[in-house]
Amino acid sequence: MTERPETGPAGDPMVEARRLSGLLIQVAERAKAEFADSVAGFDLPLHLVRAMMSLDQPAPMRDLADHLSCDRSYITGLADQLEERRLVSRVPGEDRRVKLLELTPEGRELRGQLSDAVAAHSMVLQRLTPDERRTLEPLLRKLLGDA
Amino acid sequence: MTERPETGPAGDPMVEARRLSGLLIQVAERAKAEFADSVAGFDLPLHLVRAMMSLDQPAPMRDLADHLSCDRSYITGLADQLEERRLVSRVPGEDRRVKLLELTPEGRELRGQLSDAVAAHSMVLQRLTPDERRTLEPLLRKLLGDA
DNA sequence: TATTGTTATACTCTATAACTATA
DNA sequence: TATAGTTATAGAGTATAACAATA
Repeated sequence: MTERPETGPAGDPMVEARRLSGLLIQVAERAKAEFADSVAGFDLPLHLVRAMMSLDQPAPMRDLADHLSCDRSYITGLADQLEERRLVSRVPGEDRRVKLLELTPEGRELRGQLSDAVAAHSMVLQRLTPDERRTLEPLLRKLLGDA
Repeated sequence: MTERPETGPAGDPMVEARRLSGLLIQVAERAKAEFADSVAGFDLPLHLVRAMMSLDQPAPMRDLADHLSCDRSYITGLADQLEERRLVSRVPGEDRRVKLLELTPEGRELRGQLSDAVAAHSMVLQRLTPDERRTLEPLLRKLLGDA
């Protein structure tokens, strides 16, 4: 067996890769479940919550479809439900085919509450020390591609 | 709303919590999408893949329902489809009400291929250096509650 | 009486296709 | 001709409820 200086105590790189990617999937599942739990107390279905969270800035419905990886037709339904609840409004874009979705003041207020609830329940906050959190953040950013 | 100068890395803890938990959700979504892409080439629907990945050891159908957060009745359907494909078999448990789901040899083979595909496409492998991966692993474990 | 797995059924979420209006 | 949003409809995924066998 040849010496493999890269692998160190963690062993075979393929084994490490399977282990780490498996861990990441588990964390992802946990994060998703935790997110659902965190917002369960609000009277808002999960798919509407996700739409709200995507609306940082007013955005064309098409962009929302891209961001949520769903069809444009589905966004129409989401927008209808959010408008009924007075959480967003459709505003015309410069291109007159386009409608932007914009959070109303109530929408922004609720979005803040949702963010706080998610943050408060997050395993990141509950299980990691401040030092560990500072270590984790740049790694997460790098995973997302922010060089 | 008042002007809020950039708080810097030390920043307000609540702001940090929202930022980090938001990042984690983004990573989770990315991981989920990446997982789907990685196994898209296999002729196996995603829900069957997830079931396969849960079957490390033979397990009661009930346990699988718990692990996948779905109803027992749904597991019956999954098991039927996996059995049709000769990937799992139902084996009787000690408690004669219980049936265990166990991967067949073909199932174990396929499960290995799925793991490898997921690992190979993982952003963990593609975007992080070996050092960063070694830093990340214990953090992920701690997030999952492994002391 | 409570629990496991099954069956039949119903519901929820999301996509597809066709349509209008702009570009 | 191509694109944004809408509408109506269809399909996939999953749950609910009732049931049989076992504990």
